[in-house]
Amino acid sequence: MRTHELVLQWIEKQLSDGDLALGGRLPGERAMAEQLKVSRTSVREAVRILEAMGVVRAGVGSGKDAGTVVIAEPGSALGSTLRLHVATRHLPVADIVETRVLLESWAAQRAHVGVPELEEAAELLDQMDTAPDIDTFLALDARFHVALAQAAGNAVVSAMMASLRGAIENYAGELTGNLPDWNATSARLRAEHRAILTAVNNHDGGKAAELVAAHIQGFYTEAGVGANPSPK
Amino acid sequence: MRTHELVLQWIEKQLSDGDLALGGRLPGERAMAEQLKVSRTSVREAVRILEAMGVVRAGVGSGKDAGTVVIAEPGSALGSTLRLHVATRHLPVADIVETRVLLESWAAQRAHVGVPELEEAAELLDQMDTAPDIDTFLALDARFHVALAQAAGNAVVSAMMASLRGAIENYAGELTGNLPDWNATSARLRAEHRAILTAVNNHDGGKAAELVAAHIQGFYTEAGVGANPSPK
DNA sequence: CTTACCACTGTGGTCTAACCACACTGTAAT
DNA sequence: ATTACAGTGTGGTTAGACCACAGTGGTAAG
Repeated sequence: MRTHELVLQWIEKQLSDGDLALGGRLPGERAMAEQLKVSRTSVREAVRILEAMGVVRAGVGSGKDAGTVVIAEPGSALGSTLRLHVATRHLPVADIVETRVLLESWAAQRAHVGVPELEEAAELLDQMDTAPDIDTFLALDARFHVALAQAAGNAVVSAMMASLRGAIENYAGELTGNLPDWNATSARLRAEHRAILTAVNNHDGGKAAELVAAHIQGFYTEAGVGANPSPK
Repeated sequence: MRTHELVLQWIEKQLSDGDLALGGRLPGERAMAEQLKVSRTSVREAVRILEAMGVVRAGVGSGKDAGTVVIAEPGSALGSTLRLHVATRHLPVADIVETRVLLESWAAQRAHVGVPELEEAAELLDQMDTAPDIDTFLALDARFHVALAQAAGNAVVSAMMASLRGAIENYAGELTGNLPDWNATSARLRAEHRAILTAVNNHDGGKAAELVAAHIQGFYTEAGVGANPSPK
């Protein structure tokens, strides 16, 4: 077993034993190296991996942002991993989109009416009506979809859904510029969003799921992803 | 931007530009360091991350297993990430199981009849009938479920499904020892497997999906996961 | 000529020791 | 009381060395 894997194992044990919890701080790299009888290099390799997994965040200096602290951001980590695999041509963009439709449809169907996430989603829709540019609109759109997925109460589905979107963010971002009429597209998307949210709040999960599926598939089809999955 | 991220960016560009493909070799660590004007340490940190993502595999010595080569194993990489997040208590085991049911049901419903994966699945079932011990049985079981998921033809769903199973492998493995009557459970699981495969081959996707959902949920319920998601 | 041995080479794996930038903390000078 | 600044501990980066490993190829023994 390689040395950095030993460090990883030790840290994972700290986590599963509860000795290290969310928000907790790892010992300093030098201290950990001495304690585990390994070099700081190996400790750092392990920390890098945990950082890439979204389990930990490293900060220099001193104070609240300093040190290596335990976080929980599986979404961005999974997204980076998927993006790299898309780059190797092993994961087709079409499969990403299809999976996203699957997860978000499920989430829309099972969304719990009345949870705070749905209120946040409604506010986001209002903000999208007055978004000054495309980038702002897309950022709000992302948060809306995440909020909707979170309303189903399954952290794994939420994380995966967010990672799928993140993995192909570049593609979607580039292709929006090629749309014939952004204003028309924007208006349609906003209307679809409201219809989805209404269906959810009316406890019509089936309809909400159908609308979400059509919404996502429609956007990517119009943007050309799936039909033309050629890389940049 | 940190130095190792620069290296990551460079490698990702090589991948998306097609200059580096699956099975290809990265330059040696020393060569890359010199080329990018960074230290070998930073190159190694980047390689570690890619390795954790299942994008490359590093091997010492010389010959075919040596050097850092591009692979495509998102399943095990995502599985490790999820396992760590389960350890931080951020991802409940119940959510993992629920997501696995969702993905595998979908895959069973959309499985393409006649693909090689289904033939492999059938062979695996025969081997499971004569499995000498529980570990062998579970290994074959894992391969059966993966083969079934692959029959749907969506690489993302296959990878995620495999990773979900891998993330909670330890839990399932420990709990099988606590089952009241393994022989009875094994017989039931094998019968359910054959029923699922039959439904798929009969083009009855709906029934296959139902059977898969009941199969997975039943196993974890019997093993106590979900009802008692306490860590080891 | 065949065979066995062994130095050579290039790979990743590990370690040490040093220096840097950073951000806060305490103290001393004003 | 305010300001300035040295001190301290954090992660970030680098250079250089040595190790184990696995093929390669030359060389000596048979």
